[in-house]
Amino acid sequence: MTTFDLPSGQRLSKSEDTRRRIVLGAAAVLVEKGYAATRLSDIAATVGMQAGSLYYHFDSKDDLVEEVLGFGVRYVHEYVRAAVEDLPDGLTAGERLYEAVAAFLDALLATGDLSPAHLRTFHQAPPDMQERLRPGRRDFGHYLDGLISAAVESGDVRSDIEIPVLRLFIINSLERVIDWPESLRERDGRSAVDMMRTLIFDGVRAPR
Amino acid sequence: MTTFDLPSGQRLSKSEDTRRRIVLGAAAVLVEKGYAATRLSDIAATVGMQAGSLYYHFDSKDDLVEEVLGFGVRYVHEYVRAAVEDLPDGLTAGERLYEAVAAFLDALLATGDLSPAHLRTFHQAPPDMQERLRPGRRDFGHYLDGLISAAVESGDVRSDIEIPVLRLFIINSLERVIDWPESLRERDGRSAVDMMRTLIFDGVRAPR
DNA sequence: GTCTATACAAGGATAGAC
DNA sequence: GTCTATCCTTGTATAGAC
Repeated sequence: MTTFDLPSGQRLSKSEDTRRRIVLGAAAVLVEKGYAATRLSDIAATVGMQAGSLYYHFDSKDDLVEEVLGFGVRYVHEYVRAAVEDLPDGLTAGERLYEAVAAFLDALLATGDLSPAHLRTFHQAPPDMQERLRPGRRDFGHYLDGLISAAVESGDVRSDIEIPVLRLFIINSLERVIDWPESLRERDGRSAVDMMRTLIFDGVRAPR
Repeated sequence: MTTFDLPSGQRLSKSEDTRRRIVLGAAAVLVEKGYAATRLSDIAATVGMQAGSLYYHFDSKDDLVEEVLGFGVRYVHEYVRAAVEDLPDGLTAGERLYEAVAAFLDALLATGDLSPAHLRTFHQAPPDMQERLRPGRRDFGHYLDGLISAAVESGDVRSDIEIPVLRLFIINSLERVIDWPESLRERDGRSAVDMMRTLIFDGVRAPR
């Protein structure tokens, strides 16, 4: 069972707790089977319920799935924003981006199945659901764009490639880490965060 | 309609041609809907047929999907291998890897919907199908590992990160390019291949 | 080779008991 | 709040005509 603190961290009522357990169980099933193949009976089984009982908590399968998909992005976004805001003053824009990259990957890995569920399922979800989820994704992209362009202007990040390309490169390469085999997450005492920051900022070329 | 030369390039019989058109149509539907939500009637519609008629060409939905998923990987693998073999003698291992990266992305983009279909659908496919497809994926990974480790030994690629991590970083970041908006594929006269090679080899940090 | 018609199974959704 | 029972739709797969 995957758990992690809520951004706000308040205590949950019994009903909210059940709802939360359903969401986390649904995330696990979505990761494994994908959107359409995920049956309500599968989700119910992970929380020890019958399929029909889910309708007390959610109006429909889509209602539940949308909650799963929205949850992960919100959490990651909040986490990164908070981490960057907590940074001491006096850092360069490049250093701030460097820390944001670490926070982003930390947050992705901390969501358990939520981020993987989002990343694997988004494109399979009904178009109208995708539309409703888009703003949350877009907001985070814009936020990152701000950090990147500050780092370009300060001369820390290369200016010969446009911001949106830099952003996609950073986000995409970090998001794929969730599918790394467990054995690669920690090598020679170096964490995935450590290795990915090296690769994203300095590339695979041998330093001279 | 997406077309591209077969690795072998021979002419197709009428029946083989129909079969091919079904495969390409299926790829397009898979990209849009995902594995389980892809209906045989959708696929049939893209080729102007009725769902039942597909069974003349394929034994089952899975039989068809497996052909789609296997096709893309084989094509990409062959393409990269051929491109690297055609390289002139006397290149360094680093230069060979540099060319392989370009060939890989070229091939990915040349497959039309086949590679996207593979990448989006693989994890949703039934476990036994995944098992049968794994060797093809693994082979390509091993092949790339060879190019990478040669470049590490020649001192062109960094040695402080292990080969599998370097390989995943390279493959994953290139594979995500298929989802870039069309507008980013060509910026300031720089191609996606050009930009991605810069980012993979030298990172986002401003050169000094 | 492709069509139409149909059997058959699966799963989302609802109703009412407890 | 959760269960059981059931309705209803959808989609795979098959059979046989053309």
